[in-house]
Amino acid sequence: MAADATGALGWQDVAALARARLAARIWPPGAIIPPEAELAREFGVSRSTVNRALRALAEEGWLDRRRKAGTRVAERPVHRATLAIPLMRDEVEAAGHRYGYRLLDREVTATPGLLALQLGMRGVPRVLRLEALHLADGRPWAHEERWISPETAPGVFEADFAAQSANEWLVTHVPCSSVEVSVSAERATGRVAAMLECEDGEAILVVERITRQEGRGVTLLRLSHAPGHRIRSTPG
Amino acid sequence: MAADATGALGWQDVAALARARLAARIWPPGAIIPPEAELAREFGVSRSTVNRALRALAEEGWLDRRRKAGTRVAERPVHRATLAIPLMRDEVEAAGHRYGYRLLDREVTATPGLLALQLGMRGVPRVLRLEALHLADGRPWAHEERWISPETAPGVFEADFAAQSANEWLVTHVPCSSVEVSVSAERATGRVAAMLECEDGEAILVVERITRQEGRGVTLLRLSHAPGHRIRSTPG
DNA sequence: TAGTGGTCTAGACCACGAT
DNA sequence: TCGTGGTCTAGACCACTAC
Repeated sequence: MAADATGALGWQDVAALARARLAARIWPPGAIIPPEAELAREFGVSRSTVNRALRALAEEGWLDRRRKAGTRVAERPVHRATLAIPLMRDEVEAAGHRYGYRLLDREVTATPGLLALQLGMRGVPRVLRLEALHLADGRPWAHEERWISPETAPGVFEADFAAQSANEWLVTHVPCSSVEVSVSAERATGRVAAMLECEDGEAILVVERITRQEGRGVTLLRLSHAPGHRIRSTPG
Repeated sequence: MAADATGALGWQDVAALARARLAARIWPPGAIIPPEAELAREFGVSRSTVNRALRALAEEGWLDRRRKAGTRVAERPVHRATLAIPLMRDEVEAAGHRYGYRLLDREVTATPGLLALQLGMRGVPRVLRLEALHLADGRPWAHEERWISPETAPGVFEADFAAQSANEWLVTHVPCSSVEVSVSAERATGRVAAMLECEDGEAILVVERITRQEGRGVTLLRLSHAPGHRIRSTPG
């Protein structure tokens, strides 16, 4: 990495040089930049090194690369932010609180149609539905409603979710691959408001997550956070 | 890519094989997996190919790699979701609506202390403050309050934000590097509720974004979305 | 000190896709 | 058709760090 003692450039250096040209509009939006081979000659590195650097910039959204068409500067770099999805316990403890967990309800139920659709489940007649409360220093932190498919999470009907949250059980028992997140603001009502010990009508942050394993749905989660909760993107 | 006609494996194939071993707990959490050279021999590929595959898995959070220590399977793969941050216009049009924009207020003001802190600005006495409304089919979509630093966005005092939203002006005039996002739920009140044409007390989704260029703050944005708005992670 | 991952190179073949 | 990026290889050197 970095220029080593010999003065040769590494891929990070090449990426930095390219970034500078983008920032200075030497390579303006929409323009085609020189091919890898040419840049390799110019920078005095091998094509692989240029490739690695430009690939990194492309992953960040700055460049649009296509065979034969060449590398084009993105018209509008679509920025991205990444959300970390930690265990509830880690989140609470990272905020400086003592974590607590309470199972409110557990039932094996016929698979709701909408759920089957969202999780892409076919021929899974019954699912496990859980309702639980996450606590921080004994005070409500988030209310959780969750459905788990026994197909992708075998043994879920036998697990003891009074002792361990579904989140933690799943992490240690089911290898998941992708997560889909949806965030909205809603007004607290009825049971959820009561469990969160907040007034009816409070604005609360609701997070829905669908977790999949190789495209097959594992669990759908609906988290209603206590008022004032904030989700932050990770600086990375 | 993929196994070609010769039956040789590509890095994606190696990554898939590794993923399978992780899923099957052949490489259980916490375990050290064989070194690159050994896997290269086993799979019949070069070490570079194994490196590329394992590097990809490490970036996804499945593996923890350290020189000399070797490659360890992450105890709890911290999942991540990525949020795309499109132009408001693109977001509205992608939802199938006609985009509209209205500048509500514009003023050059003394830099608020908290803002200077958040944007990491030093010695920037005045900033531009904008208030605007984004419309979808003529109806309120989101209310925007924004501060822009003239230091990182030169010429911002002269730009015509009645004709073009700050978002679009910035994209074409200031190359930005990183975005920090914070999401919360609040109750609509006063001016914002009026502009969004919703009842006082409605739950609305509030997004705050700080955009930086090489670590120096460019703009802070506070977006109050109309009730019912939803933020979704990108499937990637 | 020695083992491991990080990276670079030079060369090669191939897939895609603009023309 | 044929230029461009995508990828693989074999070998090499180096940085880091557990021992």
